[in-house]
Amino acid sequence: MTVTDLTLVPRVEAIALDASAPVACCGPLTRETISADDAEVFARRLKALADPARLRLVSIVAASEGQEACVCDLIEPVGLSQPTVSHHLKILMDAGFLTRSKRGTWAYYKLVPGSLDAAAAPLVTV
Amino acid sequence: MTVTDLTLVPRVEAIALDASAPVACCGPLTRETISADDAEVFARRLKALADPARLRLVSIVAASEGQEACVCDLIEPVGLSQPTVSHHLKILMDAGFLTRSKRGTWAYYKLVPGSLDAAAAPLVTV
DNA sequence: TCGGAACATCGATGAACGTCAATACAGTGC
DNA sequence: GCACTGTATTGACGTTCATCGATGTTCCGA
Repeated sequence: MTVTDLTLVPRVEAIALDASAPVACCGPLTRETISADDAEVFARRLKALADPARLRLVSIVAASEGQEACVCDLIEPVGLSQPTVSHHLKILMDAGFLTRSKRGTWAYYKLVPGSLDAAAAPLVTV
Repeated sequence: MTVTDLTLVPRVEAIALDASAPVACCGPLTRETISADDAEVFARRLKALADPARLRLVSIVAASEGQEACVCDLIEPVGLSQPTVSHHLKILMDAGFLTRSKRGTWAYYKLVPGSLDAAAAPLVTV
C-alpha cells in the first residue's frame, strides 16, 4: 500500500452519520400526518431493523457486556455465513444503530445508546 | 349458559380477538437475546411498516377523526394509484395495524388501538 | 334492470434484497 | 520477509417487493 492511496477515498457520509446523538425523525404518527420526506427517513430506519437476522444481531449485541460484541461471537448464534453477517452489520451501522471499533484483528460492534428508542419514538403515543 | 359450557369454552375466541388486543411478540431487545421465532414475528411487523407509502397511510388514518379514514381520502395524499394503495392497506391490515369496515361502496380503514405501541415495545428500553 | 362508482384482485415488470462462494484486505506472530 | 487469522468486499443467483394497467366485484341510484 502506497501513501497516495490514503487521499483517494473521501468519506463524505461520515459527516452525515453522527451516530453519537440519535434523534427521532418526526413527531408521533398519530398526532399529525407525517411528511413525505420524514416518511422516507423513518422507513429507511425501520427497514434496517425489519429482518430476523439483523434483529438477532442487534439483540445479541445489546444484551452483551457493555452492549458490545465481537463479530466472531455473532456468526455462530445467527447461523449465517461470515460474509452475510458482515453485510448485515454494515447495514445496521449505516442506519446508525451500531458503531464499529477494530481492536487488533477483531472488530467489535457496539449499540449506539438511544438509537433503538429514537427509532421507536414516532410509533409510541405517549 | 349451562354448567357444561364452562369446560367447552373454545380458545379460538382468544385468537379471533387478536386484532383488537395487540401484544408485544417479545421482551426488550436489550434485555436478553431474542429467539429466532420471535425475531421472525417481530421482523414481519416491522417490515409492514418499513415503507414510506405505508407509513404515510398509517399516519393519515391515525391522525383522522376517530382514527378512521376512507380509501377515497387516502389515494390523493400518497400520490399512488388506487390498486397500489389498496395493496398497501391490505398489508397493513394483515399485519394487524388496520381494520376495514365497508359502508356502502366506501371502505373505511381504522387504526387498531395500541398496535403501534405494541410494535414499538421491543425497541424501547424503559 | 342497467350504468356508474368505489374498491379489490390479477398479471406483469423492473428494482431491491438476502444469501453464499470466492477473493481481497488488514492485522499478528514467526 | 512469510504464513495465518479475522473481517470486509465482490460477483452472482434466486427471491421478494412496489408499482401499474386491466379486469372483477359489490353496491347504489335512475
